[in-house]
Amino acid sequence: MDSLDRQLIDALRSDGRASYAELARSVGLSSSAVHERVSKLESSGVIRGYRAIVEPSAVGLGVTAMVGIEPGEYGEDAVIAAALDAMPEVESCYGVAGDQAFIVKVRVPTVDDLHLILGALRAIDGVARTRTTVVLSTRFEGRPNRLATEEP
Amino acid sequence: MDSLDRQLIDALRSDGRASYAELARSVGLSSSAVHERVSKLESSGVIRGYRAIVEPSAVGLGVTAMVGIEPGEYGEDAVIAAALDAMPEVESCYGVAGDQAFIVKVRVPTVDDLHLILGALRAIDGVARTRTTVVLSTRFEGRPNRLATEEP
DNA sequence: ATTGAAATTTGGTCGCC
DNA sequence: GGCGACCAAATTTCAAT
Repeated sequence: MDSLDRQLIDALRSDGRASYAELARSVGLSSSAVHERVSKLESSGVIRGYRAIVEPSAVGLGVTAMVGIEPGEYGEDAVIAAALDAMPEVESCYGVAGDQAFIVKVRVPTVDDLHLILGALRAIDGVARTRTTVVLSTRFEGRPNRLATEEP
Repeated sequence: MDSLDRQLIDALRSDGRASYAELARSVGLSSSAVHERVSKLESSGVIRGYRAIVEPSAVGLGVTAMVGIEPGEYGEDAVIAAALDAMPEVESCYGVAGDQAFIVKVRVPTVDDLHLILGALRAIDGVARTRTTVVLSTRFEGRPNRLATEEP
């Protein structure tokens, strides 16, 4: 994992569909060398995949909320995590320190759906309380941190 | 925006580097038809881009935290947001309802760096308090919700 | 590891349905 | 809108270094 790898990772984080030829031009290697390096980054698990970034409101997911999940005295985290995993409205799930076991991000079409989902979250076996924060605006999300230096 | 568009979006959310030929096979259209549809989804802003998903710990970002940003009585959200935007450690930033103006996700190499970043966040003009939740495990993150039905 | 060249597949455009 | 065909460009493999 050298500077070239970091440059390739940066480039693919900002444009996941960049061609090997483009990448090759930007780092100054041949396209086959780039291909080999990217393949290694993929198979070693550094690059876990590629995703299209979709505007949530354009696909009918206009309501976002952060929900803290507080387990009861005998709630088992693994059981709760499995239930969260089974809910497609839960887009992200983090196990956290503190009296909440998880923080999840949910996306739903409407506030009515949010209401329903919060009920479903509270109904998970082992969950004592939920603490919901409604997202009013997503300023930015999962943006590519620059890992390596770049010339303009 | 019909069922075919939703299928294409789903496919590109789970594999952002899928070729038009692959997409064409999976939805049962010609590759040129797929090309046209995807181009329209891109130019209309439904698909906002493509990103490589990188394992954070593999690029030296092993510590993640969620931080609530509580502004003071005269803190202006726009000013705070601009300061958050300028910090590369802040990967996501949500404006939220409640007494916290923002919830941000930060990623840093070490807990020492987290300590520094929390100081920097508190030092932002207009910020009164921060409330930090350390992420112990990322169960899943930004996973592709199935928007359309799929056959196995 | 990187190269350069070869074989295959894809991207992107066009006229036609 | 979608299709089939086209050609330029890209992916992918591989022997050589």
